[in-house]
Amino acid sequence: MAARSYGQYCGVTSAVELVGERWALLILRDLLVGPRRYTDLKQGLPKIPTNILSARLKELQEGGVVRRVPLARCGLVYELTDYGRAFEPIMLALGRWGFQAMGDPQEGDAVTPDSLTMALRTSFRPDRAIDGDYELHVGDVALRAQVRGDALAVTQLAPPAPPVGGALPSGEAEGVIVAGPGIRRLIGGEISPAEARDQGVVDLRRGDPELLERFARTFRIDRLPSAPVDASTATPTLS
Amino acid sequence: MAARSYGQYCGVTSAVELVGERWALLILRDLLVGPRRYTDLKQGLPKIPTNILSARLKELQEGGVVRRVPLARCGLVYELTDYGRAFEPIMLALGRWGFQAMGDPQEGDAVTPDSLTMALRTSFRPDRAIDGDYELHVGDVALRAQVRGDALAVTQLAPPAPPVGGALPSGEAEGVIVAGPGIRRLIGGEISPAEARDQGVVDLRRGDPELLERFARTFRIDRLPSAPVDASTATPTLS
DNA sequence: CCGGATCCGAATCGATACTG
DNA sequence: CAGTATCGATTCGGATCCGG
Repeated sequence: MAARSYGQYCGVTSAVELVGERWALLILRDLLVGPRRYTDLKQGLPKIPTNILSARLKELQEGGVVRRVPLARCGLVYELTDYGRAFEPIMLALGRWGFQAMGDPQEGDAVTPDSLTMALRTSFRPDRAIDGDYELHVGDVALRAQVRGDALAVTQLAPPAPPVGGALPSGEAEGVIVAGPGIRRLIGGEISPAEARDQGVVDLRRGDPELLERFARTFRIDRLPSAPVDASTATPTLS
Repeated sequence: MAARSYGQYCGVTSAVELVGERWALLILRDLLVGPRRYTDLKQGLPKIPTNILSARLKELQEGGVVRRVPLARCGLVYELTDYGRAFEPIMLALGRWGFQAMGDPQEGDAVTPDSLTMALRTSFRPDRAIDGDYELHVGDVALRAQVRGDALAVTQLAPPAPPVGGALPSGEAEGVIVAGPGIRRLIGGEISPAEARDQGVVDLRRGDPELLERFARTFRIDRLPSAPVDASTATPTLS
């Protein structure tokens, strides 16, 4: 039951047939954070119908992107194959590209632990990273981001259980950054760390004020030469 | 009339809402080759319903990805905005990733000038490119690929008119390579240039035999450590 | 609770016909 | 050339249900 074919013999087409169906890329996004159970995925994608989740997981398995792994004691998880993991750089680039088009959140938009984890990864700049150990809260999602050299490790805290097989970082982070969705403007470089604090976009709940500067330098998505028009304010596309 | 929302505030989600609908990425692929008229796109995507093409073009414009440009004398073309053009590296990576999963062509699969152009771009290796001037025929598509240093220029020959504004390369290519879909195995490194010739996968219609070696070195997509299983031969996904 | 399967109305897609 | 219009075929979304 292969996906509806586009009728072309081409690499892009193959890729789109593998992961281009509705919801598939978001499932992939979450699986790039780590193996997940069916229920985890459902929670991380609150609006996905369960039959679609089933169908996509089946298709992704048939495509060799995802593997179904029974767990030792109970249950099972879905995890990426090597081929699926090879999609990571594309996903990160996609996240950066899409970041440029993010407006303000719509009513009811969720920020999930996995989406925020990937957002940190997409905005992470190995080339200009400064070592640091941050605790970041957005909504009720809490993350620990540890930067050492050009490496980033993100751990999910509290509400959802820590990732399978992942060890909780010992000790405390250097500081706690509590933010709303406006943190997008900090990461996007629209406002400086100082402005972000003044405008209440972020709140440094604990730690040295300089920590925020480090954060803003380490996690940053530069605007394109010509940024897209925000769809909500775009001039109506008329013939 | 925004695309159906996934209900998440995240860069990947934004990207998918912009270009994740059916056919959108293939339209983008063709527009990355150059500005195209409605009819060009329809020809390059033989199986797209015209109402879908209209709808996607409208949505891509509203998303700031595509622009509609009236032509001087007659007609109009669609072209990418700067933001749309920023998608190019993602498209190339997607093509490389999907290339790994390409099996043999299904009956009725087409190879279009634009898809082959992008295939050449995805497989082009600036780091190991050797200068050359190739004429490549696959099916009834004819391309001229000129490699100078780490730059690649592809021109479409004959059947479809040359790209708008593009000048035809003067003089002749160093040789003519006539291939079938099996050229995938050459680019994928599954077979050597010599094997490709012996097996009739490619036919060097004119030029130095060494030209094929250069071609194979310059256009190459390495297999992943663990390549995906071909979907058609995969073990049925059983619980 | 976990991991789905089933059912059904709503929305989208695909194919073809038609038009300024 | 550049699209609309129409309409049946699919898919999606939302809810419910079910076996372990």
